[in-house]
Amino acid sequence: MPTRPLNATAASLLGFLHEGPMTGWDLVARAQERIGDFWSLTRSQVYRELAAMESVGLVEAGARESRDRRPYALTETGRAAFAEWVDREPGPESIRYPLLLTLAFGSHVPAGRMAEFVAAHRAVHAERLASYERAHADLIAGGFDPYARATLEFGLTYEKAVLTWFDGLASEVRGGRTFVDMPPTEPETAT
Amino acid sequence: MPTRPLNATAASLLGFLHEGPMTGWDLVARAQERIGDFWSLTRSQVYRELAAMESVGLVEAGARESRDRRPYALTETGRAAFAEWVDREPGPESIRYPLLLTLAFGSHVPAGRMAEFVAAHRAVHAERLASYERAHADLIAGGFDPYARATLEFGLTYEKAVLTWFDGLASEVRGGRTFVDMPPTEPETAT
DNA sequence: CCGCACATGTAAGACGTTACATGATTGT
DNA sequence: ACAATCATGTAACGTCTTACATGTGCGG
Repeated sequence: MPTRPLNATAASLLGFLHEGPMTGWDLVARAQERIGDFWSLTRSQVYRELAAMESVGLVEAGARESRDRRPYALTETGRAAFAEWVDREPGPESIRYPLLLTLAFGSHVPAGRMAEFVAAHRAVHAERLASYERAHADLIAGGFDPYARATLEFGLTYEKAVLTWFDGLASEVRGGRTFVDMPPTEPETAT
Repeated sequence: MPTRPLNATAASLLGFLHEGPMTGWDLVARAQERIGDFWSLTRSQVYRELAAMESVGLVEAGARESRDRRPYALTETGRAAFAEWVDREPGPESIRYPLLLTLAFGSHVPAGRMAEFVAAHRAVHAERLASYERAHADLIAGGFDPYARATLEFGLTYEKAVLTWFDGLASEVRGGRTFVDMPPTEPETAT
């Protein structure tokens, strides 16, 4: 039975396991920190994928340790499956942005409300940009992995672009006056 | 029974139905063209949501027409449900970009392969930008809806940013030489 | 009369989220 | 002693995708 191709979430777990055996908990943490910005996953999913992958021999569960920790290790089969996955054309990206949906139906949104939404979302992006900028500084300081850098720079570029977009929004959309007090067009304060 | 809050996909259907009764088929087409770039949905989903919404009275199915066309119309309840939905804080956006995942595990990707992936994805984005630019020209020409314009401009900004990112990728990542022949940094040809 | 675009739907499964249940260890 | 954090897992459900099945009407 030629087990159907890995899904990206499972594959990423195998990817992390190349760095050594890890528990589900550890994997969640690592995934959150390393790919969380463009690939989300939950605890539930992780435990499920690990169990599934164990049953087909892609990973091997070790003995339970102290707090019931159960480390999983990559098997040779798992390594091969990962290699195959990583060699495949990555699928198209998908963005799902509820704010844009609301905006698309903007003519049905009560006056002022859209301005609130926009302001709130802008703030989130501003903060995210700032945090990326901090991370970037750290990364550069640490003399680093070009791959981590590339993904981080994607985030940086993306957040900057989104902020630019927010600041260019027509006043009909943004609302003449926002509720949250916030200077109108200051680019970003980071580091 | 206080029917649990609408999901965004169903809500968008109600949104379109404000423009008049439509069949599932029509809704798919309209959604694809108007929100498809940031909110995907499939035929299956649409027919299912319509059936579900009919059963709780948010829409009303009309008599079958020629090719079995079955138009759905918004009810007052549906209108109210939509109004409530659109007045709620839109959730956070999510990006899922498999290329970034592959990139994050770039050290496991065979040499040259990454360059291929990157080139292919860059081409997709370049084309998308071009198509947005065409749409933008049309929109401006037609003297238009600020909401449609705002969402389109999001796409424009996003695609430009992504291309910028592609062109700034370190050579370790992009590969010195790509397979597909393509001038290295030309910004975009549109219209 | 044939092929294509139109049109609706079902079924099954993959994927993702949320809520719940349970307990061990560490630090205070 | 107690709270916080670590750690695993199940159950239930919601959402999305893919494949299949079926038939209509139009244009050449």
